[in-house]
Amino acid sequence: MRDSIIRCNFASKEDCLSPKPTLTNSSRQYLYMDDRRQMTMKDIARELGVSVATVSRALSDSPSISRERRQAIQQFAREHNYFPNVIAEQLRHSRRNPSRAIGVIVPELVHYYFSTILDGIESEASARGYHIIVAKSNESYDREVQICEAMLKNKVCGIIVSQAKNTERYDHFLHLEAAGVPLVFYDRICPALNASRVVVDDYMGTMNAVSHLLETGCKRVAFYGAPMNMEIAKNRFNGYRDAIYKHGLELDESLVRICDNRADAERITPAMMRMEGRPDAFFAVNDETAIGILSVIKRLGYSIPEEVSICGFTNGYRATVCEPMLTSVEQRGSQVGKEAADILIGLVEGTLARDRAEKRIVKTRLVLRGTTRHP
Amino acid sequence: MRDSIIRCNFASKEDCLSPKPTLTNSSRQYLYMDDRRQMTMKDIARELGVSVATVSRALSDSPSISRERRQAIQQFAREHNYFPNVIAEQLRHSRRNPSRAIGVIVPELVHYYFSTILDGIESEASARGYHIIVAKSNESYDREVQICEAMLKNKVCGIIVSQAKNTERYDHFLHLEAAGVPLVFYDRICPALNASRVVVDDYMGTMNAVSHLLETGCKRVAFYGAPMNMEIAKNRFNGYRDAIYKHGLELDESLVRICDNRADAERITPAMMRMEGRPDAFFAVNDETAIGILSVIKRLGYSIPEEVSICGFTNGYRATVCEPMLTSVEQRGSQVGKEAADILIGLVEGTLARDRAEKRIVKTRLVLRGTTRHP
DNA sequence: TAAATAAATGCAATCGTTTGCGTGATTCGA
DNA sequence: TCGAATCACGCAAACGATTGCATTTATTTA
Repeated sequence: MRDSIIRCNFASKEDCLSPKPTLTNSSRQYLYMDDRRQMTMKDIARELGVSVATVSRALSDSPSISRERRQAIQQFAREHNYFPNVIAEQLRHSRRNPSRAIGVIVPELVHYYFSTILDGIESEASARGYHIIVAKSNESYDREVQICEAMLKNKVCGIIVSQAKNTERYDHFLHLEAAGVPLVFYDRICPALNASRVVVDDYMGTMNAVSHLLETGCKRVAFYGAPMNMEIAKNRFNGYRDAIYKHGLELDESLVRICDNRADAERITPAMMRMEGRPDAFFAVNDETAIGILSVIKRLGYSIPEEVSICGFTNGYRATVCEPMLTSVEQRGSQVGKEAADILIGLVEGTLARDRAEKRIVKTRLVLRGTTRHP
Repeated sequence: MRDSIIRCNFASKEDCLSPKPTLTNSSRQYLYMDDRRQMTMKDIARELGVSVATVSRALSDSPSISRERRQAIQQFAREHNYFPNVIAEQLRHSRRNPSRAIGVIVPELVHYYFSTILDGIESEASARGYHIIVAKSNESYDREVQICEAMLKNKVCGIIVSQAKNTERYDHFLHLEAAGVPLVFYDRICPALNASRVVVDDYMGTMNAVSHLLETGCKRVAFYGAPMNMEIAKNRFNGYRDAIYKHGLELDESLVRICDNRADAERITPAMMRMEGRPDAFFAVNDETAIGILSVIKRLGYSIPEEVSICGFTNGYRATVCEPMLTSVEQRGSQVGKEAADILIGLVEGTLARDRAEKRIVKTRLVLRGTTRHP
């Protein structure tokens, strides 16, 4: 890290010569005290010759304080830019009131789908007066456990989490619930726990997408899916299967492959296209894989979408970059995030019962672009 | 929001039939109390017939507590899964010790570069025992001010921020510094404030990239830049200009355009290519713009990189999706994030002087791919 | 054996708020 | 003019931890 950066501490000369930013009147008032310490109720009380209790009540508009005093105190507070110490408030209320910090655990941060979910969570949370503490598990079980502990210590009011891939023990989650911290899962849910969750409608999303392919004239739709131990993989496959059946066709296993990344797609697609009865359409479990297919198909000289249609799943940045742009199933991560935050806040504020798992399914949306034919 | 989701609260039947997750021995211990309240020192003290002070000292391994008592107390605490209440700890120490929460303000969340920066900040922060509170300003000044206030209230120990585009007043930042909350800027720095900051080396990044184009045989390199009121725009242009000069060429203004998005790129590039003395290379201020150029060039039938080279800036997802893949200047957002966190923590912990702005420049890296020729 | 020293623990104040209860002053009705 | 009701406020105890100082007890020293 050290040698990859350039340090430049412009010392005195430039710094002193360049005009220092000046405080405007409205900001000068912030510098009232010994430069560090915040003003407290005690300060106000001392200054105004009343008790701290009176200050507290006056600031909370209690009717048991006389109008004049109340106004005097409020004005003094305003003028001296007093604001309450949340830490102390929280301590006082810890028995009754939860904090307003929501813990968010995300497997990765540099990831389109998770970014959109995080965005949704942040929007909903901040709109309702909460803030979010974000930690990434790096897909590590150990880190996930650590994070849960740290968040418990830091007194989050609840946690929104997508499990790490290799998480198979759930004590840390049970621990949290036992401590009264509600949990909401998104994306990768914990199958062993009957916890609240929000997921996208993988089944219908795939079903609709494949139906669209079939209804625009494709006869042999290939399916590139993820390994079947993941819930989403099963749901997407079922959607594919049922779309086939719904259109009166037979499931042809030679068209189904386990393949969820670009490299594999580029490797296996040429063989698929050499097959007798080659596919005339591909449905891929994510955009990355779809892009892999796309690049092979183009290289092989087929025209898209006339000879071969392709549909992805995610609708991330990638989908709009390739040529032609990719038709894809939009996962609406922002909506997923909003729903998750909505559930969590409901749980925290008591409008949702904690002993009942709230499960929501966000509908997907098929975004049609250049890799599929239009009806 | 309501009608875009499906709610399914599987009521009694399924839930009751499906096996409830059972608590293992190691987790049952968490359920020791009235199901909500955390164990406190007072509880331990009562249970063991000692004073709270003794418990506190025993748990902090004070030598003034006898060995047996210390061990007994520590064991009891361990067995009953006691852990300290950070809120109370913080309140007690508020005069001396800062919290371990770092506020991070980001203009957008669904954004490749910011994601990588956030990732870097998270990594560095968590490695050093801090957690991050994330808020997005949505490029709004008002929201930015709100967030600053909220973070001050929530007692973050410092803030890492990239300004909103339309932020032109800085009182909220001065306010923070006056309250003793150190600030570190990244990406979009505040020019009026002599604050700590970390930025990427736009100048050298561009200079190197353009030099590479020139050294692989290009003679007429076009430059698509952002409007010159932004600092980074200027730096990148200067890098371009100096690369040209360094190679003994003249700056040709007909090759320089203000253009920083795909739509504009697709609109103006055809005209560029019809010019007498058309460009044989393009340098674009970001990948998106470069992709726009790429798609036009391909449509016009030029071969890439033989007839036209293209280089972008960002090296995001996009760069690896297009055909051929895009040569681009990697901004190393993760490194930027790490440096920012490193500075902030230094400021908080006192290893860096607060009255001296720490400025770091992260070097870029040119990632060569298919849109440029190789030496 | 008494006094000095050392070791182990408790008391109580503190951090900044909130809040139940008590109390002195004012007002009211009779 | 007196008792009751009302009002406006203060006292003090929480919340859960830390810590200087006092206190108790055990041990050593003269």
